[in-house]
Amino acid sequence: MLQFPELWMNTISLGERIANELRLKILENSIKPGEVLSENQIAQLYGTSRSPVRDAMKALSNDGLIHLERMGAVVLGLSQKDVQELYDIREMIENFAQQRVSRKDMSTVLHSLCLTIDQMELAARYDMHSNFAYYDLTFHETIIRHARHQRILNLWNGMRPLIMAIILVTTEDVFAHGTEHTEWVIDKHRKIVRAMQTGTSETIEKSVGRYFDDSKRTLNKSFPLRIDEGRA
Amino acid sequence: MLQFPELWMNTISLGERIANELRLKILENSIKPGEVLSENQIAQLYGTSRSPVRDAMKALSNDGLIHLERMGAVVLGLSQKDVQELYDIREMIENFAQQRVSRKDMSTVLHSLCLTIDQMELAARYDMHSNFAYYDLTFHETIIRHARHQRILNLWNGMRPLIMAIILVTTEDVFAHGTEHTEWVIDKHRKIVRAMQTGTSETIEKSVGRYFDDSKRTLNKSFPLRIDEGRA
DNA sequence: GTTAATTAACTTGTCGACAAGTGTACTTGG
DNA sequence: CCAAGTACACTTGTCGACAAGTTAATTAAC
Repeated sequence: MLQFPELWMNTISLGERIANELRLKILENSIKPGEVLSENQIAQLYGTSRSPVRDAMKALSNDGLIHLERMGAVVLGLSQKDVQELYDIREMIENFAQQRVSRKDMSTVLHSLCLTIDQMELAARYDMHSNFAYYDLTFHETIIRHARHQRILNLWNGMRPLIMAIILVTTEDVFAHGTEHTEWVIDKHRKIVRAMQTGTSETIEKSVGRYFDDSKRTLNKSFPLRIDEGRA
Repeated sequence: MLQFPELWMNTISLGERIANELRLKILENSIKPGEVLSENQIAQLYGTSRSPVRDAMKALSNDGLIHLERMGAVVLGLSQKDVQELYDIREMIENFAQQRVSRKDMSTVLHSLCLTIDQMELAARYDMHSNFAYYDLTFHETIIRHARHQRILNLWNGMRPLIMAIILVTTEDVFAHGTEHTEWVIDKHRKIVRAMQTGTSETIEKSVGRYFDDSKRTLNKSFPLRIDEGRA
């Protein structure tokens, strides 16, 4: 069972910790769609009171992983379709961000991005999975930060924990497929940098589109088939 | 002082009610940027315990109206720039949604939209401000719902309360400018319908762009100047 | 007068408890 | 055997309390 890296737990809040744990469990199918979670149950499981659990449930509901009902929260899980949709949003956001960044001075951004990619290389060579995942996330977050658009950043922050968990899970599969796959992931990021450097609006849009199309394909392999039950 | 329509309060949760009230107060500048709110203070003000206030604070933080700090939540308010950014996102979302809707059978959607516009007409004629605002919101929500994209709908739901409050506030100004202004707003919606009917991808994109550009301009008039202090 | 230490009044995060409401299972009547 | 009513276990929303931590002010020392 995949554990959440203690290093990423900058958040001291118990609620966030519980949310992170539950997220992983749901993504790993350790908690299965259709199950019903109650606040008492989870609180007892983690040996806490209901207050932090309540926060965690809200977070998971915001992620779309569970649905809060009048009695109990039913687990929805993350179907392939859900991941596709989530990455539709990522594409939308990042396209927006890159367009905006490309209209400014990009020297510092590109510098940061290259550094981050090198960090990925390093993490890949030394088999540091969670570091690899972390710098992958950092890469995209850097772009979004530099767009200087508070509301876009807000959107990103809202889905950040979920994406974090997804990347964490899928990175395992990436490493399982050997060096050529990590190299392929790294190269995808280099391509983005290149597109930003030389890029007009259209080339950036295409570059982002390609990146996330590839990601979606990989994700479909990583995530086991799951029946997508119709949601309310 | 503008009150929140009791009719819209489908939500029975005390936390949501408090959030709605506070949102309006912040938007009306009755609670000013820079002020520091404490949970105890608000709880006492509304005669409740801290639990629902806590929820409300989280909601307001998600809206970007306040910033939760270690001690107290500092009020950020909504500057013109913030509104511009928020409507950037609306444009992004609705463009995405309309593109998707236009690739399907639109007959039922267009039917709903026309009905909603007629409701706006009616509300305008009878000076029912909050109804006018409500149907304005409904119009856009209808489009987004019919895009059948769970994650986009999620995004919309996340910003819905804030947009609701903004529309509520600005609608007052729309009515203050007389019939020609309400007619103008209604006509904007008709134009969207027309673009969707006849529209290719490009015409829809332009239509949406025009709509929100107009909205942004109007909003700038409605919202009084406010210093945009740099945010962390 | 200035600086450092201590106190005092706040703040949030977490906890356990209670009431109101919901669904289930069981009982009771046919 | 089946249906309607009832009781029970379990749920969430809300409450008040406490501890740990932070800020500001007051005091004390120099």
